[in-house]
Amino acid sequence: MPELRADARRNRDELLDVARQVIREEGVDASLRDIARRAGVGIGTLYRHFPTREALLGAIIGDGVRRLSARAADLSATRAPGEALEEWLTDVARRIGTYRGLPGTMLELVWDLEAGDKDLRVTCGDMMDAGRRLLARAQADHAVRPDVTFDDVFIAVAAISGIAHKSGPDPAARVLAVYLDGLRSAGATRS
Amino acid sequence: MPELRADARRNRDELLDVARQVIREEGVDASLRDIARRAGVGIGTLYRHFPTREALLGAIIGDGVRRLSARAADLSATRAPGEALEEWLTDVARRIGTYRGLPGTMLELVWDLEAGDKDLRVTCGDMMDAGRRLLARAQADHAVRPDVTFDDVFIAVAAISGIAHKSGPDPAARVLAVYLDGLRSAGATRS
DNA sequence: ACCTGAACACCGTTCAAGT
DNA sequence: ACCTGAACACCGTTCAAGT
Repeated sequence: MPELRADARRNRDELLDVARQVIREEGVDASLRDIARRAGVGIGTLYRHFPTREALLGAIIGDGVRRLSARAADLSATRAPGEALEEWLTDVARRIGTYRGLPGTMLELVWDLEAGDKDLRVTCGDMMDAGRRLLARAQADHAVRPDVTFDDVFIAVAAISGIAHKSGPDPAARVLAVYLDGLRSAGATRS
Repeated sequence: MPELRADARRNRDELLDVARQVIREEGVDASLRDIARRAGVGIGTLYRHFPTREALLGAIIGDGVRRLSARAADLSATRAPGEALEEWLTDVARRIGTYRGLPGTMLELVWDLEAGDKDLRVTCGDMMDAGRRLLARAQADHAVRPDVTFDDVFIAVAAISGIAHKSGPDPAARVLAVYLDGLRSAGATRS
């Protein structure tokens, strides 16, 4: 990442600040034109710094995603395997649910590894790896059924966290609780 | 519902036919202008028949929703309580998952009873009532934990059915299976 | 009663022209 | 190196004018 000229740096930072606020209010489909306008730069400047909407989104949530990786390591060191996984998934749900529409983007981004900007993809990769270890540990401890994949668990949590913005946070939490109970169950109950 | 003039009737039917196809291909956010164009009518005609996007959506899925009500009665008469509920929820997931973006719309429409057009709201109300009876029966039979609400179960299924269009149908089915196991579990496992 | 399409106020995205 | 904004091809929605 080469150094940026001072004015470019300022523009980038302002853009990110404004985008964070606007997207928090309006969701991931917020108008890019509006963001540029509020940041006091031309629309072309926004596109120069963030060639695609996903690149902008990646820059916005990169920090949060990295924090989730760190949190996984923390929990793994301080909690019982099953507890650590559940706590972490709850954190994931809360963080992803922050921006309206982000759960959907995450579902796509995680599944179709072509999509999204490269930086975000490796950041997400790190976080997914951290989660994968948490799940493996919980499964080794028989705290979680053996027949689930980390990818499946992740997309479940992403999908459920999208409820928060359409039906309120409480239903989302309750649905997640039931899903976690399902993870704890033996699995393969039905013929 | 007063009679429609013959040309109006034709326009309405053609609009619905085209909309069904376009929305199946492009999702619920498909361009209304495009639908009017392909149906060979002016954009104003589309708005005259369907004053809002949700009214159009309602007309499109009304049949499917009604079929779900009927299916609930069927299953209730022919299957064990727990089985009937699970089969029905699986049907719901498949039907809602047909149109990209529909799960999100359903989540909003079901929760915020102001939204959506009136006809659809009563149709959905009927279907929800049929589902509610199925859940009550399963709970009375101790096939499903007593601490869940039908609304919670429904939004869970809607949220999960949205996975199909972002990560493929197989993961969606697996996630739903785990959630159903959670429904079958005792509940209130954690402090 | 019903249909049409121009009109308005917005988008996303690109790119020549400027500094 | 970086910024700007006009230009293009689209939207959703309304409403006067037509039949």
